[in-house]
Amino acid sequence: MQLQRSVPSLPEVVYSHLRDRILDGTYAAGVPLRQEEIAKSLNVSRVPVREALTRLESEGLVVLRPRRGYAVVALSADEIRDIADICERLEALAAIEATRRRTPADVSALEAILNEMDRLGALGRGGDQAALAAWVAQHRAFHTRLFAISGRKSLCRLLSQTRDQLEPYIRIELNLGDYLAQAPAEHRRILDQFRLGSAEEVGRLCAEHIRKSCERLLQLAPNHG
Amino acid sequence: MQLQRSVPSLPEVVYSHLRDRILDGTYAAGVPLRQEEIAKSLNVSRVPVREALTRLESEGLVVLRPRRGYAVVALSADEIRDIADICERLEALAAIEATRRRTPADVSALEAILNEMDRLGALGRGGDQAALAAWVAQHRAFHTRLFAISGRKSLCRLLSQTRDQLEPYIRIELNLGDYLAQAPAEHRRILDQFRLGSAEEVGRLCAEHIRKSCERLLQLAPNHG
DNA sequence: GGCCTGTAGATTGTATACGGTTTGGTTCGG
DNA sequence: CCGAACCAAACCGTATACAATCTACAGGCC
Repeated sequence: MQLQRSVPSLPEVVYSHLRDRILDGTYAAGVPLRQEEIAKSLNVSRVPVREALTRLESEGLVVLRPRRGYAVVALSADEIRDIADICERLEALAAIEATRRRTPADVSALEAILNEMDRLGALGRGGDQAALAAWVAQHRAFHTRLFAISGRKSLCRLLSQTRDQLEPYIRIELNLGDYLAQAPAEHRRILDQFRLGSAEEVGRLCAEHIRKSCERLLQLAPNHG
Repeated sequence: MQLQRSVPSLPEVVYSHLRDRILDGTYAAGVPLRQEEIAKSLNVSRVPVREALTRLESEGLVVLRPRRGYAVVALSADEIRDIADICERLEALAAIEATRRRTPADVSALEAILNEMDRLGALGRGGDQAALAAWVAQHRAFHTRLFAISGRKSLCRLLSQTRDQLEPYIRIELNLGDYLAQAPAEHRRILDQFRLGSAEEVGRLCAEHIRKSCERLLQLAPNHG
């Protein structure tokens, strides 16, 4: 009907769109996702929408109540702790592997991302919302890039899914708290040890990075569920 | 058209059917899964079949090549190692948590499962295929029950998915190797420490259980991918 | 006045239909 | 005899249509 390029398939387009909207908080926790409404807004039928929602459900970003439709998942504090703990272990594992396999190019790439984040962070503190969005994208890129170096596909995939579940809540912390003030130092410490090749220490710092973030979040908004 | 009970929805039925067939080896690695064929065999249309396949794909049990359809995933030796390693960490985590929260009823339930497995294992060694299938079911039940005690929903869900990815290969080990001779002693050791409440030790034994199984498998069939 | 019931609207679940791409075989040319 | 191009069948991706269920509101009964 409209897109002739099947390169990004329709379900893929819808999936990415919905995922991004959930991760950036446009679709907040608990919001119902009506199939026809989404279909119309993207000029597709409900079929690819349903496929996208099915994927999102099995990745834990939405929930389905039979005959009542999909809604954005709302995690309780306990569930956030649960997922953050998993994320800690998996990211530590990936970070250790990544440090052992790193190349000088990897170090440079990560450093470039951190520098860009510093620049965007300064703008973001000045109230530039676009810069804040870009900062978040770079933040994701830093962690994604780091554990991608491990070369472990299944681990990366699982880790991405797990991080995605926490992303909307990190966004809350970014808006309400001082994540922008705390995170850069933690990232720099990670990169320093990564450059030195202290695999175990990188793993420990990554886990700590997530744990601290989770604790700060739950202190800011203890009763989200 | 046929089922009036919507309690298990059609996609759910198809999903369970396909998952079971993949886990028990009926649909071997690499086998193409044709939508219409599956739909006809279950007396449903292709729509719920597609939804089931979408779920299976995001759980890593099947792969989709665009315009060429779905096929059962075929893991390389490296991927099996990767996933088994993840499984080790997650199961150790769940096992530790479970041991701390255990009740006497949990101990009894797990022991009953092991006793049943011993009985079925003896029959299975005699060539009873049905008993072997039942043994596998009890094996899954033992591990599922164990980490369910942890009470961590997200962890259990992730762990189930991860174990499922390995299940077809464990089945191979069961058929070709001496899993039936090795596993019971490992399970008993786990249960003994679980009863005593040695959380860390239970975690260590669970990880070791998976690692050994993975090593035996890769020695039996080093080039599966 | 509050609660239950019945009906209308909306939304999901499923089936069917159609268009496009891939695949395998056959035929033509070298 | 072998290889490449073409044609037909099969299959996937998407849209549309229909059936079943749920929600909400209105009306009547206790």
